[in-house]
Amino acid sequence: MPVPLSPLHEAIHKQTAKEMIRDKIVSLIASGILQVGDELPSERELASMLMVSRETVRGAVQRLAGEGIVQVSQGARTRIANVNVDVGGQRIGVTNPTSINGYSLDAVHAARLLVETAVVADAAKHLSAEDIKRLEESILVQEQACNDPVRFLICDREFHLTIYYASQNRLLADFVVDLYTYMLDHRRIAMGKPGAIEKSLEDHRFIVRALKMRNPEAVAAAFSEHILRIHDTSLEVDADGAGLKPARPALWTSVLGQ
Amino acid sequence: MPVPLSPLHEAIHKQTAKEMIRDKIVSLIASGILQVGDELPSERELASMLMVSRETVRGAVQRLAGEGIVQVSQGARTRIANVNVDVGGQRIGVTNPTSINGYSLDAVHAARLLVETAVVADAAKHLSAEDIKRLEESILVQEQACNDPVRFLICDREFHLTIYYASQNRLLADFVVDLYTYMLDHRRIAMGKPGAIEKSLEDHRFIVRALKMRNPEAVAAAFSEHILRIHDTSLEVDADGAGLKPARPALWTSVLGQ
DNA sequence: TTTAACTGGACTACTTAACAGTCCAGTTGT
DNA sequence: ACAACTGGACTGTTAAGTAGTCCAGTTAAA
Repeated sequence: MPVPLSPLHEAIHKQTAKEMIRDKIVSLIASGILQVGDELPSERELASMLMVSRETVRGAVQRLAGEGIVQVSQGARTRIANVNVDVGGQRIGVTNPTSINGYSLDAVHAARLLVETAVVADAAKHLSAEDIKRLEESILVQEQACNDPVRFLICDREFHLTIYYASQNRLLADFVVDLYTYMLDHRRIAMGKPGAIEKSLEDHRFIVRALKMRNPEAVAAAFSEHILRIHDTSLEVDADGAGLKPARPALWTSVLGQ
Repeated sequence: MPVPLSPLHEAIHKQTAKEMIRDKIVSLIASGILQVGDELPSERELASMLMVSRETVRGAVQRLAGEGIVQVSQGARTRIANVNVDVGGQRIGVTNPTSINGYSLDAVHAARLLVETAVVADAAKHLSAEDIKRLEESILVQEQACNDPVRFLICDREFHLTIYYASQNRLLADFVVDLYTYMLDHRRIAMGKPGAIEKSLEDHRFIVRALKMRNPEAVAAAFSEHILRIHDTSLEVDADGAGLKPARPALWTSVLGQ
């Protein structure tokens, strides 16, 4: 996530086009945009989309297949690889459930709590009528996606991003979007929990209500609650998932003060 | 600064090693880490540092020389290129004084005001005794660098980073470091203003005093003042530098509420 | 002043990634 | 049955990067 100022003494890491394509696809899977069973475009199509030659795409896809990340339709010469999220019990994506890109889950949630509340408070002042309408429609779609975690997550994403980008501060909005995006993989797991979707949906309804009143404080408070709930849920998931982090740690309050 | 989630339909942009090296050096110059007159390491040294072949380094340096960004010691076969910040009147680095990486200066400063105060407040609780000692020593060095803007800026950088990294939240600390780093080029210009260095130094003394008391609120307040002063200074600079942004804009308050 | 250690310039031969094109065998949907 | 796809498997070509060598000039210490 950070964009470190590269000191001169650090090695250049060149990446071949093959590797970049492979990583791109992996990150799309990790973030939940590519779902299990999704079909990738054809080799030729991918090549033209990515502006590389077909051979290069081939190499990347073959490596992905070798890693078991995608599965090429057996025996056949038809459509390319299906995304395969857990081949051989190995999940793709964020491997360590207690850290994201090297940052602790606590740090990420603390950052969200600080920055996201500011961003959405600002967004509350600038949301257009169409934005609000779109959010209300999104709620309806979410209600219908209640029993499909991945479908719900896609709606969730659109819902959140609509709000973030209503803020006038593009820099902070982008930052929050990054934080949200990097959480997607965790969120997908958490969404499997019974009741998780319903609770999120309830939060969303509350948020929309606050947004309609154009009350920045209420919106910030609602988001704060939402984020805290998400944090608690992910702690539960981690707890029975990997046997780690049984309780909310002390660090949690340290960044946000008092 | 943002790390966008790359959708599959976007072109892969491969970069040759030459280009990466060139860009790396340019960004080091733009951020003020490489100063005018600095000598780059020898080609062979650079090659081993960057883990590339000497020919590759040659290509990058030659291109930089062609662009006039570095200057190879004339005629000679001795030490490599000197950094040259304003060849032919063209300054290197941030070309648009009112935006950084596409973000408005206001957005950057608003972000700093929000996040940096939180980070330093946290840092106040975790600063070690050695850290404080180092900060006090830094003040002494800064006093001696008062009439050398670039030297002062190097001290300034170390001073700020020492505080940031004392925070327990690595994610937010990294973010703040990024913001600070991207400001460096602007700061270097602002430091040329008479009195600018003295004012910064005064702020730093005040900050150290607050840190020694381990008073998070006081530290946050001191930084808030510091950042606001920097913002005002950069507005002045822009005003007579490029004839833009004569007054503090309305957006300024919109992100931080009320 | 001599000398040994560096410097950049220039060149070679080699490896590899990526490109562009072709042809083929098998699927798919009409 | 058919046309339009799919991936598989080749080919030859280009460009980037590597590794090595040799040279002429500079530098600083012996």
